[in-house]
Amino acid sequence: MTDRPVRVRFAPSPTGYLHIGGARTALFNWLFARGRNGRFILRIEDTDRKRFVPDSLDDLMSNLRWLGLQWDEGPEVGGPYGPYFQSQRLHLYRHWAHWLVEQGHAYRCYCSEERLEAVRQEQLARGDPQPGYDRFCRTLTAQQRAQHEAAGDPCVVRLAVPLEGSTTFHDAIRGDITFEHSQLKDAVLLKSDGWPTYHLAAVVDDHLMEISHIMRADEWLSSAPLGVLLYQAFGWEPPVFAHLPIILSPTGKGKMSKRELVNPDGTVIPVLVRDYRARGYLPEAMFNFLANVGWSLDGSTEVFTPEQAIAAFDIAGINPAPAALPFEKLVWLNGVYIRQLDDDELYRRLVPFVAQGLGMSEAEMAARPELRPAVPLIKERIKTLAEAAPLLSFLFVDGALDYPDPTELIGDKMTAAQSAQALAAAHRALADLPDFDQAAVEETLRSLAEAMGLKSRQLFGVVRVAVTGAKVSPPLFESIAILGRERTLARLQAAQQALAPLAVA
RNA sequence: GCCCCCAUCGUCUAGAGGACUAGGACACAGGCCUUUCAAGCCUGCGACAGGGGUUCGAAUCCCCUUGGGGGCACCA
Repeated sequence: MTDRPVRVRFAPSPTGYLHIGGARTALFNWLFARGRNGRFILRIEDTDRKRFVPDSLDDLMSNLRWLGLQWDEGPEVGGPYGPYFQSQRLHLYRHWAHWLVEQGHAYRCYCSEERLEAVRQEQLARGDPQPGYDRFCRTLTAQQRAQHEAAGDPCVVRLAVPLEGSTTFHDAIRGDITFEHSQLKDAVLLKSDGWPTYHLAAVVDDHLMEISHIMRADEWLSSAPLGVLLYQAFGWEPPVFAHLPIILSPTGKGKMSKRELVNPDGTVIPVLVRDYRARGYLPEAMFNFLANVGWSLDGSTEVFTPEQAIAAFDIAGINPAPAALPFEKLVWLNGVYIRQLDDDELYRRLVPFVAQGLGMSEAEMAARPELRPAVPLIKERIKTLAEAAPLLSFLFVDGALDYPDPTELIGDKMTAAQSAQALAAAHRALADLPDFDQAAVEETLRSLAEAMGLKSRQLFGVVRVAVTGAKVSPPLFESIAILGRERTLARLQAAQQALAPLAVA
């Protein structure tokens, strides 16, 4: 069974946007396929018509591609095993469900929702340790069945789980796992509307699509024996199973929710890939990060390329223990990847984020001269693309600035009057500089500090707040050079005026 | 409640009986560099859940306990 060509699938249902856990599952499947000369298949399990979310399919595909996880077969690319939407394969499930009934491996169940509910309530009240369908219809007589059929009663098809014995299957990550049949339920295979449930659809498709390895989330482990029983009933060779550890909430306590998580300190940890994307995480960082949850390249290399991951990936190397999402590590990694980008590339990626952050259109931003030269200034100061806008907003304000808190303009161990004098002196010194570039500005301000008997940090601090409006900013001289003489002088002057009332007192 | 899975620093992990005074990374703390903040470099803090076995020897194997997680739908 292991010498089959490698064909793996990611099979999401279009009931929600791509979750970070789903992305990790897709990533592992992709890595395995790429490393084994295999095929990575995207199959859409759209058999739940009630929970269908219309734009989720686009989100799934868009974000999978964003992460670089292009599929070899599936929606929009086709393939020899299609269709890849379960909603277009209904006839197959019906055929095989009926086949199972004929073979005696499944049976028709005419129980109403009401009876099922009543049974459930009764079991609950009794404290039944194993609540579930009581197999009422499994023992219907031929006559009773005929009556139901004649009456046109709606029915579902249920798997007739063997009453005794047990099923053991091998999990490539966890080893042999055994379930007693007495613990299993006669699961519904075909719903009364004629649509299949996951159990049937997945097995039929995995077999027909010649899937060699099933790598899916841990939550499927409990129902895996049902799948194995189905393979046996069909007489089909089951694929290799590998149940991936689930991802826990970043606190390490409890599972990862389906909605974003807000920490006590106010930090928001997204769970949807689209949110990470929107918040300025790089796909290459995301890829690297996800590959490191539940698996590691070699135990010590934290930053690696997809090629390295492909070469080293191995199912047996997956850690079976559930893992908390190490969100802080992603933030760090994203910074690493941002610093690795060359300036032109970072600029390209920054444009939409800075534009959005400052309320401009991308076209407007692209037309501004300030952003490109500022890129090397902020490169090692941002951890996400979204952090650039607040850092650079001072470059996109015309003319002077407002100083809501003028005391910020007072330098370290200086009075307001001294600070105002320093600003005036800086203004004079910079006003008639022949070349207003970084080197000239720095040279000028350094000598000015010396001439005024100020420590460079004192003078630069005052000028920094005056020019950028903040105590923390990108490097001063480069920032001033990008700002230009006119705006710099205007701000130096405005800052003096803001300081004036304080200087008097 | 029942079934199944899991268990190394706060977190992500390396470790598949001796190479472990348990390695790497993030975070945190301190230092260096320095025009702020970063980045970078150095140092530090910090774990084999507990108890029984097996063995000359256990983080590694077995059992129990505890803890965490998943499942028990005409959802996937």
